[in-house]
Amino acid sequence: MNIIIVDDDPFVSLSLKTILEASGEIKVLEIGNNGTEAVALYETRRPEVLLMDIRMDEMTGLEAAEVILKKHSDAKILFLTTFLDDEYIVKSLMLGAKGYILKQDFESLLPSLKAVAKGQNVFGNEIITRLPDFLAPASRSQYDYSARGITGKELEIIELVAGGLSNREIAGQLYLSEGTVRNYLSSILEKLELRDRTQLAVFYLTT
Amino acid sequence: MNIIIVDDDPFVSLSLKTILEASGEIKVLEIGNNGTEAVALYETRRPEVLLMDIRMDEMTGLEAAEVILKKHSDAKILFLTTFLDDEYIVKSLMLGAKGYILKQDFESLLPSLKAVAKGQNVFGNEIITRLPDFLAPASRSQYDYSARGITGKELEIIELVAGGLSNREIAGQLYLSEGTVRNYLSSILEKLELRDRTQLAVFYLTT
DNA sequence: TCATTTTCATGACAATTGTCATATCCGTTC
DNA sequence: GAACGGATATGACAATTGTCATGAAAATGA
Repeated sequence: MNIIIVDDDPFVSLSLKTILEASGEIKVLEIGNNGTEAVALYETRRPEVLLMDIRMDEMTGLEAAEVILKKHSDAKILFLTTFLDDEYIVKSLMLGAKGYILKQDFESLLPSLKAVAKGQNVFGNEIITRLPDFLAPASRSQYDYSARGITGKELEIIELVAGGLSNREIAGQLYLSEGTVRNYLSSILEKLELRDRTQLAVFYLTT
Repeated sequence: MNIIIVDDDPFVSLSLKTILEASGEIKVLEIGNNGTEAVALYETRRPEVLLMDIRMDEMTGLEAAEVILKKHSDAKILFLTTFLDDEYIVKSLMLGAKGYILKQDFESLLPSLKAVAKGQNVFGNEIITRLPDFLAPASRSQYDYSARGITGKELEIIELVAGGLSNREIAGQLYLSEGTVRNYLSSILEKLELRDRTQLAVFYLTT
């Protein structure tokens, strides 16, 4: 896996490079010293993951992330922090970063990088414990599907349809035949008085 | 690394066991079928990570996690979900679970497990991408369709698709032929890298 | 004005979708 | 054990959907 490390302390970036490359699974394409370099390096090398200090002189990691993500919304950026700073962390998440890890947490470095490369988000506990506060007001009022005679299996199918899966994919997911999925869907549409899967997805997502 | 898998579908748990053990890095100590078993198995075997379905008959994964975490606050529990359910996810985080991954996401399974074992929290983008809404409800940034080369007329069509209309209906609405609508749609799907109108509706409603 | 682009349209085609009738397997109930 | 209902499957069918190649006509711009 190819990555780029950006930190204003060369000692830190070199240590990280050494540790990570020792695993044999990581190739550090470049090392940068500040946000400006991060932007330039990302542009030219396109690493799978950008491992970057959140606080730097010149241009901070946050600013660099903003610039990069504006152009490449799929960029995978993992921040390095020396100590936790709510302000920074929250901002980084809002920007679309994939998470952060403590510099001194060598143990999690490699697994976290890999998880991020696979599309996951990785965080320490500090943020997680506060997440519920943020998320709480969001809990959508749940529509009562059972009131309309929708069974458990049917609800599963509804959710998968609302995830954009095809009948074949749903069948694979639930270990049913494609025909059976079609039958379920047919019954669902009738119960909810809808016409097709798209209306069903819209219904699920907006009620 | 020693783990326990709990899922009410034996086929799923066996598949996971096979996949994970094939890596040579994971040892599946036990397999459970419901929340009750999860509690008992965790107690006796003390796995490094408990990989558990979030929805099960008998006792749900959520309830089991609650029981386990009440006694062992350091337990590392990673939930398996078939599809995203805000309600469950939020609850799981509040309880102190280490995150969740989609069952079908085989790729991230191993890296995620390892990251969790090292003390990190792991989850998908679904939750993260919604954070800005909660943290800065004022500045709901609209997705920039024009950045993807979506034209005005195309956007109109997207909105109608997300309203659940058929191509014929959209054509009537915009005074175009049905074929033209199909062509527009085709181009939209390509630009947004989506497969069909349902995915488009979902995309429009959730981004 | 000529060239080019944009907009809209057609028809052909394959794939997917939704409906329906029918059948099997299983567990429950009487 | 027979009857019944639920879960799952199949095949046939029509409609809808998405893709593609191609072209007409309107708008734009040099």
